[in-house]
Amino acid sequence: MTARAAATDVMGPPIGVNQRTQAQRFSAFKDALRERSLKSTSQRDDIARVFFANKRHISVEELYREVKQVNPGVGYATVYRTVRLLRECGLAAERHFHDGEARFENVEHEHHHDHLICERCGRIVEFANEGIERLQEQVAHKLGFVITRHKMEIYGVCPECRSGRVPRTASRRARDSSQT
Amino acid sequence: MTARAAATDVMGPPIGVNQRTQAQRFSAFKDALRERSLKSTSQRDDIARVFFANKRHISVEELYREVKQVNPGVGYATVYRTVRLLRECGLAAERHFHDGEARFENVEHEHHHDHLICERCGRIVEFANEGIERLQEQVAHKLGFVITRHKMEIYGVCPECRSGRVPRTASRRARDSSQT
DNA sequence: GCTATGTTGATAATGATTCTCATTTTCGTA
DNA sequence: TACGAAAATGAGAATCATTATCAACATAGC
Repeated sequence: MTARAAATDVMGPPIGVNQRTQAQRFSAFKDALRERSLKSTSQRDDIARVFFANKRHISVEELYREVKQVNPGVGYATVYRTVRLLRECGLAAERHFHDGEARFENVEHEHHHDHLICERCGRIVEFANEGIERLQEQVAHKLGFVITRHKMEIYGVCPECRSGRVPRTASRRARDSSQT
Repeated sequence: MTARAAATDVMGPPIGVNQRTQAQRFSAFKDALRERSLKSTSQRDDIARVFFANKRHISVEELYREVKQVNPGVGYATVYRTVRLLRECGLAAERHFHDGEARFENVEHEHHHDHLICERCGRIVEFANEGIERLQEQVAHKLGFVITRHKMEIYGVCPECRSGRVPRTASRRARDSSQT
């Protein structure tokens, strides 16, 4: 069950290798701005910093609220714009789970992964599984398709919710993910 | 490569066994109305008939336009309401692919399946794969989750688009699916 | 410091979907 | 077959997440 034995390891290789620190991601962001001749502003910096400091899978509204505490003048539109920027820089990944609003994932490593979502408490757990990826390739190949990307979400009930003790309240914080 | 050899058959069992005819689905719809003490109206009948006659994966707007040709008085809201009804009766399945609007799938059989979507022409192909399902179960189990449902979409380029000859124009008809 | 150019915040606009409500239909019953 | 309660309809308003608009305002290079 080491990271080596990926073929039979349902969890896949551990997520977390080759991570970039918050500071590294922040300076990658600044570099990206410079490269594109975009300007550095306090709003952008604050939004990016809050985003990088936050845990995974944050919605725009959540991010907006957190940024407000640091820099109350920031507008909604600017959060949207900056989040789009982060996406374009490869520092954020957009996800659409089954509840309307988009969530942005903090990209701190390069590993592809999918999601397991608790329908009770909203917790999001990430996983990677090479076997599934391989079968997807096979299916696509048989049908003559060349895969560009895929999306897989498993919905269910997490161990905490099943055991009766609700792990966190249904507040927006509850929707944050834990990492595998 | 028979329907039996599901474990190694990437396509899974053929979709199409135990199908219901259009007429059967229509009368199932009427039955469902009666069961719920809902009333039969010409609008509902027309919308349902058009929906059942149409091929798989139609959007509300497409359905609205087709219904208009049969019964020009029907309003947008009624199409939404009826489609919701069909969903509740298990005769339509709602899908959200990566283009904003929801599509409704004509449920004519009971087999679970996933989707392969061409990013060029929008074609949607269905497939089923037991191996993937099994691995999903394993992953969820390892993480202590009990699965309630899942969603898997593979995006890529279909054989026709890759071969250069565009199979259909980019019209809304192009988004209709072919069956495997 | 100055200026061209990019950025911001407030708000209007958008697109998909749902709600509201006055009017019309349906259907069990008399 | 006509009645009337209850449900359904259509038109448009409302909603929700997101994007566009635009005048006022910063930023970065000179």
